[in-house]
Amino acid sequence: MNFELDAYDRKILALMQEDARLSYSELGRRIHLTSPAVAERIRRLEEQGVIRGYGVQLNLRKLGYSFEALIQVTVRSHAELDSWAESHPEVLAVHATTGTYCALLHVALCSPEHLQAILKALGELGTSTTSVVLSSQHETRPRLPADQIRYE
Amino acid sequence: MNFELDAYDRKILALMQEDARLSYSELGRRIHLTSPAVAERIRRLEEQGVIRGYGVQLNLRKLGYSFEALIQVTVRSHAELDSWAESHPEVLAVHATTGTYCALLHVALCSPEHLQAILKALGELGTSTTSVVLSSQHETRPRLPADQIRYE
DNA sequence: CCTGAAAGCTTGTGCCT
DNA sequence: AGGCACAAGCTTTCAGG
Repeated sequence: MNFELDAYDRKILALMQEDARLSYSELGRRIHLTSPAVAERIRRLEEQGVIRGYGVQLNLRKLGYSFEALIQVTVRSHAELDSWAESHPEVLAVHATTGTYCALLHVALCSPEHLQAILKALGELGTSTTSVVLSSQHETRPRLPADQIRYE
Repeated sequence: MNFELDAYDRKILALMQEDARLSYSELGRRIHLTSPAVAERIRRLEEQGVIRGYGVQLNLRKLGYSFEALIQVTVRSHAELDSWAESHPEVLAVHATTGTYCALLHVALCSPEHLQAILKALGELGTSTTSVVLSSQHETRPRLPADQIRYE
């Protein structure tokens, strides 16, 4: 593994996690580097695959979703589940897991009827257990490199 | 609720979800609007809270994390769990939920020892059930407004 | 990694529909 | 109200050191 993040790379990543639209010049100003130096480092981080892309954090409520649910599913066929999820943009994530269940789905919902429709569709594929999300934290918090973490 | 996303707003959001660093000019070019018009729309979307921020999508593997886990927890005190999660950056999300468990934790791990340390810490707060994530999908896919979704 | 210059981007004002 | 055009000031992106 070639990842060798120095202090500058870590600062750049930290700043971009809080605001990915900061200009190279602004990033440079904050860490005392010129903009070409910052641009070159970011180009390298993208090329190495450390940076996978840049996204916008949307407010799901403002998009018309009133709540979220986590659905544990046991299915006959992962392929069937994948293709179902593929065509349903309200599926925020599908995690295939070890354990009692095959997968955990994270979905955004606009109404109880919407949830009911989804559970009905999942019923065709296997069995499910649903939990409604009351609150979420840290979903968009900055992520540190593992070597920054001390596990006591 | 004042959100009234027209076709231009939806196109801007769709493009920015795939690459939040596109310039206003480039966005304008792709949707046939001038850059001041795009800038004004984005400013409004930010002000309305539709756009909460811009983030960088990082490759956890390249940051030194080799796997992820989903941990269902039942705790005596949510406050205790929150303050523990607060000081642990490897916690990617904490979802408080209805159902059999109090919360679901999504964590990034660098080793089995790391997971063990986390489970030990959680053991002080309550009980937990762990599933290792085998694969994840759609975590960074574009999110459509709810009115774009037809639930059959 | 820095400087410096050319090309391109952002952002303000003013006008038009 | 919202978009367009233009211009001043920044930013990006090269080159060369």
